[in-house]
Amino acid sequence: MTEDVRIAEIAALVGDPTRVNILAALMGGRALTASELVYAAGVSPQTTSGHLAKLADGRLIACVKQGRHRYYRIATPRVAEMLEGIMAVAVDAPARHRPRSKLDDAMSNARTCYDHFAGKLGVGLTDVLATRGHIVLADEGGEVTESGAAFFGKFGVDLAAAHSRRRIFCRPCLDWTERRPHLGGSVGAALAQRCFDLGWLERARDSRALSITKAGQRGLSETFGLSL
Amino acid sequence: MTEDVRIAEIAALVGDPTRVNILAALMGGRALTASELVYAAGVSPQTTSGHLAKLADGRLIACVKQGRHRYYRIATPRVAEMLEGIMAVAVDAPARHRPRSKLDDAMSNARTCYDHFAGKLGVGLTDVLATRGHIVLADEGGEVTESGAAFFGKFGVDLAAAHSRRRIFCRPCLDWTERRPHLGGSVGAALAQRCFDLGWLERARDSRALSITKAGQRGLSETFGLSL
DNA sequence: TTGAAACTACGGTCGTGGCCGAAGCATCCC
DNA sequence: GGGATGCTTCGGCCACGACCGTAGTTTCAA
Repeated sequence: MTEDVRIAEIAALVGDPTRVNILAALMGGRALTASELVYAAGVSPQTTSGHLAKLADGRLIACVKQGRHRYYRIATPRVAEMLEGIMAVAVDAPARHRPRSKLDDAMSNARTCYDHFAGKLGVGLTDVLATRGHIVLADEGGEVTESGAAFFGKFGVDLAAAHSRRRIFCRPCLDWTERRPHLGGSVGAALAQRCFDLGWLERARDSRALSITKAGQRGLSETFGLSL
Repeated sequence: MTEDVRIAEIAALVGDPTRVNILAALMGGRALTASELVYAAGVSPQTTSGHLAKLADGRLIACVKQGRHRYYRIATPRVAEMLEGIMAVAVDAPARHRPRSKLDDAMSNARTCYDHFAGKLGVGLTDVLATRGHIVLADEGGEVTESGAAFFGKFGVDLAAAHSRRRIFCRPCLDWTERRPHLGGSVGAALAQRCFDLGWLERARDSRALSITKAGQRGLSETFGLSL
């Protein structure tokens, strides 16, 4: 059963704390240079380089050269989903000895999760959309309703571009700070992109955290009734 | 970031070929004794016992004592989903040196994938249901249509029991032999259960493979137009 | 009570792999 | 060209963990 070996290889790649640091940083959705990842990994440049080579060899991350920089990113959405799946299991495992690390407020407030929003922002948006009947979420999937399609259209999110099919599904993604699902998948990605385009949010320099701009404060309040 | 460590712990548990053998065996959906898992693992009883203890400690598997036997099973559906996610990544990684192991025909023909069908049977059923408009599948999710709900009802699958909500979603699960999605989630599980109840399929003794009974041949042909 | 089966705990061996220091390419800037 | 920056390769050290042999505990049957 040689498939099993391949599965173990993939899992073993994720099974190292240093590499998880790297992958977690890349789950911010941006491509990062090796130097930036050295910081995220918390080990020497040589060691980081070795880890990056392993991850790239296993096709978990991809690399593009640009001048003397090398930008690394999560290879495919499927890899991102796999990581989300592992996180979901890691989160709902009982306390053990997790001293509830007080990760900074910005991070738990708003951050990116590969290509969509997470944290209080992500969960808040999802709640509002569900309450207003724009989306329907269940454990295994979700769907954008007719009113939702209209709303997204008016908001400037082009769902048709993301989906050639008639029905628009969306994937719930378990939030590891809020421990509740938030909107993921292509719909979540499109929504996030639109918010960036509107200038409502800005990425922090060395973190997955997001800062909400003045325009964002106003926009989120007016459009979604959210104040963060 | 102590969450990262927990993620690495989980992944590291899956990152050992022997433990993958064990988990893969348990992905058949049945609870198995330690002895049976010794066979699946391919190592000594002592070593297997150690692995089982680690997996149980990490909450990936659960154990119930019954007489002098200990039955192990996948702990939660979420763990099963995580494993499916890892498999999906392992599968779509390019060839490398995978000598296309000719796993026995029975296995690729019909097998269980945690709680639903996979292999030619799983993919075939899914195709038929989709073609007839009983389900709609997309990359990120799926849904049972009205005609589908009627069909399942007539077939004896009680979808209402599985879902209190109005809409019935279903999860596509990437098949690692067929490399195409098959019907997973609660709908897939309910469908599989009904087929077992009808006596259409029987589990093999020491494998995830399924054998199709005479009644199953007839039933699958009449109801779904499938001949395997 | 004796024996067998199922399973686990302990102790020791050994290989894999993470880590860093030193050194080597590649690219950019002055 | 010279030097700095970005990143990788090489070599050696060390620890973690997978493995098995031996031995122990629990459960069942006779």
